[in-house]
Amino acid sequence: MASVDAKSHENVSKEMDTLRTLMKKKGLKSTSQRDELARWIFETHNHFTVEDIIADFRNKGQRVSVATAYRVVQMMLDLGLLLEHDFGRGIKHYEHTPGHPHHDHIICNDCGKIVEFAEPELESMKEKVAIKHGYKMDTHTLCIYAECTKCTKEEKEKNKKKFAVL
Amino acid sequence: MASVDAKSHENVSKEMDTLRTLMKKKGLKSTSQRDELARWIFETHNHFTVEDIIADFRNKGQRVSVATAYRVVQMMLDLGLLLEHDFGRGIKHYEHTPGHPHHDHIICNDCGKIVEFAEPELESMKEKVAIKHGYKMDTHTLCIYAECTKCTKEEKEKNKKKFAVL
DNA sequence: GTATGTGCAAAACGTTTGCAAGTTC
DNA sequence: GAACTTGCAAACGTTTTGCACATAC
Repeated sequence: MASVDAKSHENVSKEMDTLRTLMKKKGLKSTSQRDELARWIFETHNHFTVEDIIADFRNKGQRVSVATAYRVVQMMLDLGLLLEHDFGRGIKHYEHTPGHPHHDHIICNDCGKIVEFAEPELESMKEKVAIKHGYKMDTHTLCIYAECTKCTKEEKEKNKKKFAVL
Repeated sequence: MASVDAKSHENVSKEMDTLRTLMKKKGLKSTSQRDELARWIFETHNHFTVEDIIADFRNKGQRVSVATAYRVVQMMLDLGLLLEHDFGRGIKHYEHTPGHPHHDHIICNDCGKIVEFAEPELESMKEKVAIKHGYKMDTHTLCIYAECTKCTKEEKEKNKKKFAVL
């Protein structure tokens, strides 16, 4: 579910610095667990769940505490380095923000695959709509549920119930 | 959280008929529990949670089984009479579809209030974007998280953690 | 040395399910 | 009376929390 992009390793240390600066500013302590988890998150350029983190660490033979993983994710959320998505299946998905400008998502109703897209025209229209209704837009999330062309019949059948979500 | 709009009682029986027709078509049996729950849902013109249903019935001194409430909601979802939303707090929100054309939502980051709006221009742009990316749009949900002007400072503080959601 | 973070296991949360009893068609 | 629905309580999967111990500053 989550993978590491080798080309971007150079950026990770920059992002780690940002994190440490923010943490210091808030009086949060730097620990090896936080470092390792944050590095994993910055190295991961797809959406991931907390379970993905745990699984990946376990696969590599490293131990992680579930509680700590959740706590680090919450901390980074608070520091604005992470975005939280609820794609409608009761599981929270995350993605790190540094180096990832705003985008929206198309989710396949059958296989659950998530595709990102950025559409500047849509963005400005959203802004306009918020203002029109008397709000100052903070964040926003547009999820388009659709059918992806690569879904097999079996996948469609299997997931029919599970994904009956708007 | 949910209220009954007296003016629309006339429509409720029409919608109950639709439901019964659909149920018959699928071989689903009509029971008093299903009737009462469905009527509540059709009478409720805001977003509601299953907990809202239970609470409202209990307040009126009527008993509902949690399991049955969940099952009726699932049934109506399957019949296409209900829409499910995940506004990002791990609780599912529903709204009935008859008489409610597609719309999007602005959610206050502080008090959690949900406002609906319909924007035809946005709709058609979403459709275009999906096609452009090779998808046939099924459903879609745009949530704009913003700050509502009526939020008090205390509410903001109280909910700061809880609603740190994209 | 004090404040903060960790890890475990237990609790909490909303939701689903197995099963025996009851109801509908 | 066969098939379906109900209600309970137990199970579920994800997330949070209380607490004793360990660590950072």
